[in-house]
Amino acid sequence: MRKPREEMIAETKAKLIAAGRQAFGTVGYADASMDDFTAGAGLTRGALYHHFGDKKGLLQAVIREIDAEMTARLNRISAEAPNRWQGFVAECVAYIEMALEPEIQRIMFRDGPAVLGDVSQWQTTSGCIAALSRSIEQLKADGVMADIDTEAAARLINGASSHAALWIAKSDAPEETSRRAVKGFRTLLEGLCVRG
Amino acid sequence: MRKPREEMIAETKAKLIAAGRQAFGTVGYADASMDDFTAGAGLTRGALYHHFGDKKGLLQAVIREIDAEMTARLNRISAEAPNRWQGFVAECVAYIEMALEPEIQRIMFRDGPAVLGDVSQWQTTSGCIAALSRSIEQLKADGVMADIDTEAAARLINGASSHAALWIAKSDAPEETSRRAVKGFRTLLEGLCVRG
DNA sequence: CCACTTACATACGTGGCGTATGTCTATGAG
DNA sequence: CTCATAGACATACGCCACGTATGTAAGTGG
Repeated sequence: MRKPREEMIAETKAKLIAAGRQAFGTVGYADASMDDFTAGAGLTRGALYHHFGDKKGLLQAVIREIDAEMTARLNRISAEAPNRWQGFVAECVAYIEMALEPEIQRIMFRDGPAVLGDVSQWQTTSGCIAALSRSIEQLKADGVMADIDTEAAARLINGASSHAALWIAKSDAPEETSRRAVKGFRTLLEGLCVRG
Repeated sequence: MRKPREEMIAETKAKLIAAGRQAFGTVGYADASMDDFTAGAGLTRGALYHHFGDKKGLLQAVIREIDAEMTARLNRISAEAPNRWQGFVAECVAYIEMALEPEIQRIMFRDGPAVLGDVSQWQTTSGCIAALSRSIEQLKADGVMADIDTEAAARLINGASSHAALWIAKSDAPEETSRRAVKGFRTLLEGLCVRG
């Protein structure tokens, strides 16, 4: 064992992030007791304060991890589409669908912004917005999308998506609501498409 | 004095709502100490628990009050416009601008959803969504707006607006960002407008 | 006029957070 | 090889806030 030290540390951090992610994603940030979930990881609050400073620090780390995962998924989806426009639409729809997952919903769209302020503002932390922006930029270059401020479009679409997901998630009939939301969303996007 | 009793009660409730609104709107829900802000209203937590059940109950009451005010403002704005379409756009832009006010931002778009879940889901509590829906319904009837699910459209637009406001509020140059956001937003809405 | 309810205040227990402090293990210099 | 130091983590403590249980005074209905 050459460097068991750093490995142990990384492992500890990973365990804390995993434990926090689990707790935040289920009972929510406010009701997640640091004593409880650190104990679940075989540690104590001491480790958490040492590595992340405070409870918010751990939340940041959790969010960074989830954001990276989401970004990777979105990039993959848009890359697999037959053309840019369809890739873009697929990406947006996927974003709605990801926001349906309880963990993402709770951590990224509810507790995250509430506790840390707008998460998408941390420097360029939000990979998702960046991914959307890249797609929009390309579509404009291709002449497929109407002339619109790139970042503004990305954020508006992002906002519409996350709210749609909230609506669906809280709905009595999520299946039905999901269809309505996605259909409406496609209509909205098509309004941005240059017509022939 | 015929009925000083009910008046006193209403007054007490109003004082608590006002105090809570002030505290929630400035330091935020989590950091607002019930002991502190009830004392500021010349009362104690006892009164709060009696009338509102718990801290969340007071937040609900505060939100209901703010929502009613916002709805009234939106209705007024759309009524004053020269035609339905312009009224609708004005309403949406006004929504963004309202979301810029720190109190509304904090209570309606951050703490509210985080603490209570999606506020717009409480039965038909959200007057704002209802107002938007009515406008959209009329525009569709007039043949001015594309065929789109009314509620879906209302919620997508609502989401886009509130995120845009967040973006603006947290921006380094709010003026500039506001212009970009509103311009992009108009473009988005025009995509829903039936072209001649 | 009296029993009862209602509107609040006071008192108390619990639990969570943050910090200060302790301990043990790994590393690096001599 | 060993000893001093730093870093990783645990333990211990105090504070504050919430919720509840209980008390009290004032109003109301019979």
